[in-house]
Amino acid sequence: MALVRPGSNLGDIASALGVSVATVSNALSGKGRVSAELVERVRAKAAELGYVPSQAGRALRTGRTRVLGLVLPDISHPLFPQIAQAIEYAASQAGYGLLIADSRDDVATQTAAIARLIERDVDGILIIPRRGTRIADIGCPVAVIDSLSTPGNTVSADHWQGGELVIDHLITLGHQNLLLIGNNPSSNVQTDRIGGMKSRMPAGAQAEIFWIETHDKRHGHGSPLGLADKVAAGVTAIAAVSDLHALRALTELNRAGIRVPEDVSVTGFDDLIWSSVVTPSLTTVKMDMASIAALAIEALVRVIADTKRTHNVAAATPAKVPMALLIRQTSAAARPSIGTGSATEAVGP
Amino acid sequence: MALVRPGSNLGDIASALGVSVATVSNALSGKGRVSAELVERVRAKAAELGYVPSQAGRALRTGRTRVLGLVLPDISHPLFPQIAQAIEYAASQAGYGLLIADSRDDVATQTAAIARLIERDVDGILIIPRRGTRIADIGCPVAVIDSLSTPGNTVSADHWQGGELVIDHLITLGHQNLLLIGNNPSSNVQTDRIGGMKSRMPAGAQAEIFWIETHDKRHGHGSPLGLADKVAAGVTAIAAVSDLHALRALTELNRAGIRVPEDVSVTGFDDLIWSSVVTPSLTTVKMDMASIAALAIEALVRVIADTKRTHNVAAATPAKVPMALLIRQTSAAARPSIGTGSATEAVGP
DNA sequence: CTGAAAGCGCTTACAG
DNA sequence: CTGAAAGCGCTTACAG
Repeated sequence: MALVRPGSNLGDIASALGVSVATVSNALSGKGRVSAELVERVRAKAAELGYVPSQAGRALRTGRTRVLGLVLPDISHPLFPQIAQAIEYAASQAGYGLLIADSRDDVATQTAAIARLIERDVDGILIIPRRGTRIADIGCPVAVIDSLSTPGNTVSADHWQGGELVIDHLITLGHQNLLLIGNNPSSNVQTDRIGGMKSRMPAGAQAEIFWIETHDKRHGHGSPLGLADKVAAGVTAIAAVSDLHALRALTELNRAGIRVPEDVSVTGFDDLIWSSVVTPSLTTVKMDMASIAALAIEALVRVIADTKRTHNVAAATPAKVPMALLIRQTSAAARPSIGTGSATEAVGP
Repeated sequence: MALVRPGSNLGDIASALGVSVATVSNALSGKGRVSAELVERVRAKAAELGYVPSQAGRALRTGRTRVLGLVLPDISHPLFPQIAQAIEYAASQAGYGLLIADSRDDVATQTAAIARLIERDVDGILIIPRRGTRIADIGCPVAVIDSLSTPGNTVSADHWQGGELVIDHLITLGHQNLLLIGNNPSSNVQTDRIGGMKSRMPAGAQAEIFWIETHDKRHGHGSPLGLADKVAAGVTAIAAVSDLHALRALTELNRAGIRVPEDVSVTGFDDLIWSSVVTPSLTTVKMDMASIAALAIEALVRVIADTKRTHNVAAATPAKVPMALLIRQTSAAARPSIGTGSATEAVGP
């Protein structure tokens, strides 16, 4: 005994109309082999019966499931919502469902996740790779979204250019002594952002790089970053590679009685959800996830169309999508006297 | 011409071994109709050939796809990562894939999302409903994760009890004049949390409720909440229904020169990612998403097992999972003199 | 313990 | 323009 799907199938329509299932199929798929009049009758009957095509039947026959897999390094990353939402939308626009898999920041889990998706016969896989992973030839169309520095990358935000935007903004405001905050130097995204920042530092200006993960390992997770000392030593602007770190800096400075942006400017990256609601609201750089997702899906769909599912495919040529600077309240003109950690003029928002 | 799957199928194994596909199928599924010796040979050959069962073939035959759908009201909500990660994990543990669909906080989109999932033959759907939506009988097993007040709910955190936890904590610390911050009174989750809070207010103590959405509509998105005035008027503790609002309060207070927790205590809800890294770190209440996800999947799988996919199913009896209080740095003993907005003693962390 | 056969729902050459 | 037939990969009663 086989289980029965609810609703009707092609056979129901065919017998109700006294025609063959082949004709019903052709009529519904609009491939034009059926008279206009019959097409109409078939359509009407299908609607009447509430016919819903079986993806399983179609998949078995065509070898295509119209489902894509999305492998994420860490679903709990704060940027994930934006990414997942954009990709889900782009996929559904292209007529694909989206199966998600979390690689939990672990290489073995990532490999297993990919294998599970392939078992489920996805037509292609979108991967945001775990740091330092190179996606091998997995026998299935793939698009990689990461950074331009990632080998095999398909699409990404132009993180480097985003970094340039930040520094240009800060330099224009007169800042000459900067602190650049990253989390982990093995992240291509972060090193691209910092690379772009450094590339725009004019001669004479200085920028120190501060890696949070190293600091936390040494002093404990969430321990003070010692930002007050940096400010006392002359730093007038802090540029973080993520709003998460910018927020940490912002609240630490607040707590130490250092005013933002009067005493120090702070900038972030990614426009995470709270960035606009914090006081003062955070100047940040945003990626255009909608475009990135659309390009990734488009590339993937093109590769799928070219494949007969029997051979592997090299990634398309990488595309990069520009980032945009959102100037809000945490960045302002540098305080005039460098080295004075106690400027008092109020340039409030 | 039908497209060919990569890899091998049951037939390949069968002919390599000179047995029938039926036997191979039985051997691999371990239903015990095959001799131990043959089972071993089949297993070995399957491994050698890198055999991966076709879900499409199996689905067509069994009527089960082993895929579940997840419908979210708004993927970009900051709590979503926790939810999605927990559900993805629970689903994959139970042997199910997870198809996601974003309802973009819109009833029509939610309906369309559900329809798309059903077209893709999901075995069941998990829904976190949009506010105010009642999930109708959709002809497919469903589990609803929302609040206990939501009709048809399957599992949820015990938001009411979470609210009780917060107030018990604050009252113990000597607070008598509270401000309760919510966003939107039409959210069952939020009204449950606030209901729990109010239920534990002792006689004599007072709590004012402040709805952010109403305020923002009147004064503009992200505009100051006027918290300094509240504090001056005697409020010593602010309990928000979300870390997002707690963070907004925290930074606004900081900015106004009011110290947390020395002058005012602040608490949130949900332990969003930044909560522990902000200075001072946020006292909050966390749900046990892993348990909620496991219960939801378990209930759904049970319903699926009972169904022949031909009739609909009422939701199982609702379960509630207790929340846990995380006491961090933003809550402390109430300042002694009520009405004095300028307490100066340092009870710092 | 093992195999032959039917059938899940669909699409596509091919024949009429 | 329309239909009969084959086949995608699998599982399951049934027969031997």
